[in-house]
Amino acid sequence: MYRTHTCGELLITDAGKEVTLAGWVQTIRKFGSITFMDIRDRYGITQLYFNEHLNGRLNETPVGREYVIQVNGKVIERHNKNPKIPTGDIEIEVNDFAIMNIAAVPPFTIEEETDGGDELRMKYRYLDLRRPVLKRNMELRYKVNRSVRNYLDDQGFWDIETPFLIRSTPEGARDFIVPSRMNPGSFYALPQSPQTFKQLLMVSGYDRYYQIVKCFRDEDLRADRQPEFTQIDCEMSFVEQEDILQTFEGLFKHVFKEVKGIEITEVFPRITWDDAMRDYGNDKPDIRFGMKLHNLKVDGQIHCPALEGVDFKVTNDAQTILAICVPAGAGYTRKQTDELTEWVKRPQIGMSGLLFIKYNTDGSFKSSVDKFFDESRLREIADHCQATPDDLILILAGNEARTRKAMSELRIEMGNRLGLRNPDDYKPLWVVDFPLFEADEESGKWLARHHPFTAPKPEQEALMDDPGRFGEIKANAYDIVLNGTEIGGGSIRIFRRDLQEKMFAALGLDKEEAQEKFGFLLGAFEYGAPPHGGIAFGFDRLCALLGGQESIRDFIAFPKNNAGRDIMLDAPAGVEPEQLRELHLKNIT
RNA sequence: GGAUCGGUAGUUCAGUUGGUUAGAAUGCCGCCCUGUCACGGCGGAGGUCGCGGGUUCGAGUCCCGUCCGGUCCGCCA
Repeated sequence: MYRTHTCGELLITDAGKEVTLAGWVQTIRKFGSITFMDIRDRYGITQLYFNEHLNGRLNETPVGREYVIQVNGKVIERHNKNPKIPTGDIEIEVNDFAIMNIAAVPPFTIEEETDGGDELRMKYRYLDLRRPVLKRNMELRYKVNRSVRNYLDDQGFWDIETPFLIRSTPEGARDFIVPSRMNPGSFYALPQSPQTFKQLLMVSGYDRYYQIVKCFRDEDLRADRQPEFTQIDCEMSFVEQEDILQTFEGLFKHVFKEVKGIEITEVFPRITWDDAMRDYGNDKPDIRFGMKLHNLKVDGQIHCPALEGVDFKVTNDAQTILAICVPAGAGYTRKQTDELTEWVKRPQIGMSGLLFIKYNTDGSFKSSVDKFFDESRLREIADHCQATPDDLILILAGNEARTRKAMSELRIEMGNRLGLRNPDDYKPLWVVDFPLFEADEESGKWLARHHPFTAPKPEQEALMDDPGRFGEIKANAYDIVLNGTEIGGGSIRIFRRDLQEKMFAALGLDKEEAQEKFGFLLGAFEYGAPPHGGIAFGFDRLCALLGGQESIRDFIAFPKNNAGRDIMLDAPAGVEPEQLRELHLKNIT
């Protein structure tokens, strides 16, 4: 028997027991004739005590960090207790020990705060995963997974696997493609999501399906985007949007309670996409704090009369002018406002400047536009923005899309600076009524905002015949947003062949093409497809958020870097010419 | 496709205006230490300054190119 106990379970109540432990050596502290050693496994750390008799053997048989050792001895109460660890009241007085494997000196410290950089940690990921931080993240991920499964199982959902080798589709993200050896010149694609399969399962009558499943997208990465990632993918039949929102609001509440011990009793707020864009400039608003956007001018329409009749090029020429009120910001110095101005001028934000109005506590105003706006106009703007004394009003002007996005970014930035984005504060909400289409600026074509299987609002179905009004059509599509991050989204699907064909046509897919690419789905729709809808959640993102972190990488055991490389495997890599030949691919030089 | 920051000891970093033998901390090795838990003390080893080219009497430092890594924009059902 390798061990009788783990390194995390022995307590003062076990004192006197003879035990055998096995694990990795964390630290060694020598004191002449006695030695302390900490031994670690997945469960915790236990201190070993080598008395003067065994110390000699320790000198003959050197033990180093990360050696795998086995010890047996007696659990004793410590002279000096360590309140920082659960096993800190006891130690093992070692009778005998054996080295089960030696270890090279690790390239970075295996501790809570490592001295290793990201690249090194990725290269030696198996060592990084020994660190308590990563271990907690993996445990959290497992707990979320289990909690999701428990809830969905209780709700009657079946976990059904869908294939990974499928066919490439023109819509959406770039596919990863896989050459077929047995079908020369043909390729599989890896699924971006099991979307069409879960809809086919609805046609099959499996009216509650879920899967915690890998999805693949060959697009550029970010801290919160990996080329392969995990979704909680769900679909239900005979449901309306309301049924889905309630079912999955329940899922969230369940997970929060089981995993975080947080009981959310209130109904999640719902906001329409139009309102989200208006008030936050963004379809994934962080509602942990206010600072909503105020429209001074939108698409050339002046909303705040104080702007009228002022000879100021910036405000006169701008298509859109937006403002936010920063609470207690009136004390900002020139240096601070200059710094914010530089911030919005960075290429990522791309504004040409920032206007500000300080609403002083004595009721007076001081602004960067005093030359153009007298006190009464400044007051009118402040009133329009519902500012109160001691506020700093920040104003951006420019074209509609860019200004709204920039103001949204500035709002988040100010939220960060004011410490209003507490990671322990969870504020989920639903964003509903997304537009069905969005215009592609380059080609002028209409694209599906969500995906091409999303149904228009039933009362707007008739507009599908009028391309001129596509922009007005809203969908029964919804996102769940948590603290400024989109963690899930879905829709009620089209389930009639005629409407699906109309949709493909709207997206510029002619009949033959639609039949070729999606014939299986259109065919299925002829055999009694039920009304259905579903949702998918970004599992990695959800775990990161519950772990209070922005980056999903440390919630994935073996992630890829920002160029899509696995640094540990050094993948992707070249293959033998013979392999390419078998796949009917020309050698790539 | 673009922007930006970084690459110096095993590791994390400092390195002034271009100037003698490139430093610190930590880790590692050795010696000492009977109650540590960030143990402590003394000593030691450890460097192709990412790579290539250029400017210069002289380059870690300046210039050009390139590779690698981080972050962001575009992109992303």
